[in-house]
Amino acid sequence: MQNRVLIKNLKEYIDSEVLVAGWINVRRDHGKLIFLDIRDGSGIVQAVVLPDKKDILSTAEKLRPEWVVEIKAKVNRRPEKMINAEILNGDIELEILGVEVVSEADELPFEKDVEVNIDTYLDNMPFTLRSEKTRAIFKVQSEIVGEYRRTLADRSFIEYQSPKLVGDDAEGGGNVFKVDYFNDKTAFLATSPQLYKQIMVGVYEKVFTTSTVFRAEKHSTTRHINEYTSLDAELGFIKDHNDVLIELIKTIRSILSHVADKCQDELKVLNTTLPKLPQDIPVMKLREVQELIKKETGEDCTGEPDLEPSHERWICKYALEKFGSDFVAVTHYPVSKRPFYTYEDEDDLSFTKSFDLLCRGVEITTGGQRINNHDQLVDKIKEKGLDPKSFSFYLQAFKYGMPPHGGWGMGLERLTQKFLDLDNVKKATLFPREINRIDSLLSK
RNA sequence: GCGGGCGUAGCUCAACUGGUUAGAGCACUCCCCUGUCACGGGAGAGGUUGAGGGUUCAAGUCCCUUCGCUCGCGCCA
Repeated sequence: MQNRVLIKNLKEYIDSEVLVAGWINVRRDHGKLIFLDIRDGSGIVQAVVLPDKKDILSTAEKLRPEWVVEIKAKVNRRPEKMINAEILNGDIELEILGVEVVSEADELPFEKDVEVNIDTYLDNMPFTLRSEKTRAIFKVQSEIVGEYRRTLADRSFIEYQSPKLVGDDAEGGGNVFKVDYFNDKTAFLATSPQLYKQIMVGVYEKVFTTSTVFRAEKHSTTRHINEYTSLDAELGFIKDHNDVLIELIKTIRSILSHVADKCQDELKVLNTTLPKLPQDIPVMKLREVQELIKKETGEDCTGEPDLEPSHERWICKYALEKFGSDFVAVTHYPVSKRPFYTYEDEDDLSFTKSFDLLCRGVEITTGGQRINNHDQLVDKIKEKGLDPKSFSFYLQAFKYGMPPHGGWGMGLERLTQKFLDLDNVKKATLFPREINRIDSLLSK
């Protein structure tokens, strides 16, 4: 479009004529005076059709929300009395000199910015994604991913692309989607970039990937989806899992300050504040957390191999009150609860050098040190009841020399959900795949 | 998979212990409106109360079946 001016730049064109294109956000029809809020990818501005423009008025009164229009207009500073300090571009206004309808829109299923139930929201996503709040959420998500890349690249991590089609149900979880492959073979959708990430440590030492992963679990909660984005990283030459945790916190701190800086408008729209990340976050062993829960609440979960969701919520609340931290790391989960590649702590046998990072009541990251010795790894595979032969491709990396290493996997959607304090991870997922939904409803 | 909750207009909800013709706000249609910014005012249209069966003089309301959604749990990020 020739000489189109983006709405966010309109203030540079005061007193001159411009061409603006976008969607009708709202029409306020006063009879001989019509106001139109025009939205484009960059922002919103009020436009007005004055009473003397009879031809334009007859077009403008037909306009409805979400119609796409192209407008010729003069950019005016608003008179003092009509300045609206509450909104973007509240001090300027477009005086419309011509309107062309580019695309009409059907009657809306409901108003764009009203709160609706989550199933209505999800079933109408091409429309609901246009709402102010949803646009804010995914703008923030875009900044999270961007900063994740930037900060790791700045620290000499190399980004790689992990395959999504894999040849074996690698970790033996049974929660994988099967796919027909060539020559009557079965392939699987990757549940994690883990094994490839470790292979890549042998190549570049420090690597990361933002990888789509798939989990065929029939869960139905506010924190699970069947396809999500895993922000993974893996680094070599570490001392233990604490080095991984330090690198992770550094990464999260960098993302938080970036979002705080770049997304002030979005945070305001969402009426939320980012989680608190103090200089030192509480780090506790699983057994210590369980003892604490017993001491403070009387509930005895000290023998359990894992924390239940209610315990995770409890320890997060405790960490916030006691340490002013929305983050808490829980380390040393038992060997039985962790995958075969997890490093066992020599000083605390049957517990692992691994951690979960919890944020605002939910686990957002799992990480730790990995086994780097080939023979030890083969033994662990066997101990888990898996067949080392089906890992022969992966094991090559260890045959040819691997440094001590570790890393993490962090759910992008959960991270977004917790940063913005959203009640459901599906609201932080553009097109959530879950038991009942894969764009069109699976059910009739 | 198990357990709880819900299903009433396009959307969000109301309808006391079963009781006239199932209501409201928004959206929609028409009319009025020169300063609104979720504009305002007036009128109108819109329903097999998810579906099927049962109890009752009478069912949106109670019971059964079924479908759908949602929340919690298991599993996990």
